[in-house]
Amino acid sequence: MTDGPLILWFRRDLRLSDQPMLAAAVASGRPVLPVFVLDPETEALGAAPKWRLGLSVEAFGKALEGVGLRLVLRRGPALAVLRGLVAETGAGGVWWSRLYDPASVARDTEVKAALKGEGIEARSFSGHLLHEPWEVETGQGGFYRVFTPYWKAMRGMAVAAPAAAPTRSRGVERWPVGERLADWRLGAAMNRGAAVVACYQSVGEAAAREKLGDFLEGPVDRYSEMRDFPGVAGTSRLSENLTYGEIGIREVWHAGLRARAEGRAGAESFLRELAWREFSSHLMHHTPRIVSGNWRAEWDAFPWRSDNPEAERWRRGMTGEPLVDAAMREMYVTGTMHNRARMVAASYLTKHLMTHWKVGLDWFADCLTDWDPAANAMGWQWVAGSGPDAAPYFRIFNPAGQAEKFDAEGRYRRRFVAELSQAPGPEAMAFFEAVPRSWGFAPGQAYPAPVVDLAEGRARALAAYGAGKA
DNA sequence: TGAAATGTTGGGGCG
DNA sequence: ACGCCCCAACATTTC
Repeated sequence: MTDGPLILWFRRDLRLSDQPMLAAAVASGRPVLPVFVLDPETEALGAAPKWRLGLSVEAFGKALEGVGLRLVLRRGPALAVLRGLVAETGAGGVWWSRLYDPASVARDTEVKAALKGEGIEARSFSGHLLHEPWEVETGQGGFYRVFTPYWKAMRGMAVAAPAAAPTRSRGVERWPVGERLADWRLGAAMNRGAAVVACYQSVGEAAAREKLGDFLEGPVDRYSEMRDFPGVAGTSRLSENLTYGEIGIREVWHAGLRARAEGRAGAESFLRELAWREFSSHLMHHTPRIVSGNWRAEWDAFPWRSDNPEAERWRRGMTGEPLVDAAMREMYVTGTMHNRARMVAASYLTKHLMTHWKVGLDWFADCLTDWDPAANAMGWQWVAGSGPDAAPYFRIFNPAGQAEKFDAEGRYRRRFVAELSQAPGPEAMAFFEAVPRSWGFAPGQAYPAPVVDLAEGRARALAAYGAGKA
């Protein structure tokens, strides 16, 4: 049962170092067959993340070749594909690193049961998180619903040292035929602006590690303060790479620990942000409903608006509210959005526009190259007020006030909204290249009047909240 | 990881 | 010298 080649089923762990599954496989001495499967769950990704995943798969394939392996690509339902490969190669086992979103869990549970039933070793590993979601427990043995106590509990927990990358690995004798990545057309839905967005991606393990190094070299010192200013390059920008597992979270954590030990001022805040990522998966594991509906059921009665023309203006970066539009355009052009801008844009949609957070979440799922189901479900429900540990509904961000506080000079707004600048820079202009022709946008057009008066929008949201409580 | 409304305090101008 | 008003600055409460 434990002999024969090992199929290593890669999903969101596209790296060589800090890779428990790969380390264990190499240590076993068995020949390995790395596989990436384009299954229906992966096909369901939004436009930008699916396209970005393709870049990651490509980079990882090259990295594997560097250690004497190949990444075999196959398309189809995961179980069928894996069964097929087992039959073709006589593999004795299929290994993978765990994912925690409900769709992946359902798929992986089925795969594991089926393979085991057929006498094939099916084994899952950690790797995507610092701690398995069930390993962080309250004193009562339950799970955490509030971040601060969670952080207190996990902050001091030991994290295994990252495994080194294999230098040379033993592949299977005969490589099964794979499909060609280009034929999958993972960027098909990104024909809108992939060329533009591509400029802002840093793909693969080496790029991610370099970014981590650059961050810890300087910006980490002022991270606590600067991370709040969207016009300043004060963050690590690692979310994109962590999403696809291009760098291991344990490696990042240990690097943060070292920086803290060296007395670097922002290191503690940085570790705390890594804990937020971790916390979102903790919540998703214990309450999977967080990804699909209001975590607090009482919010089902709230008069959210479904999709509507103002929400469409929001998606298109044409609300007439400069900070919100800058945020939405940043996402469209670069595939990412500054954290504070995410909060402001989300608050604006769910409160001033009274639109259901799922409308916003769906658009983020289509546009973010760092799309993560757990982080986004938690984040959106936090802003909306429907989540665990959520901001109270009446905590409404004023986009103008936030702009005043966090983008006083207007650098961020002008960087992404061409209409606000005498001489718009390349990022502002790129928006007009990236958007679909059908939107009919052109540089030089007039900046729109606000779709909603801020005071009215706020008052309306509060009134709805008050009515719900009564 | 709010913002606005309301309350309080204290200094300065002024009669 | 004193009371009064104004208002900024800050604190507290409310949504």
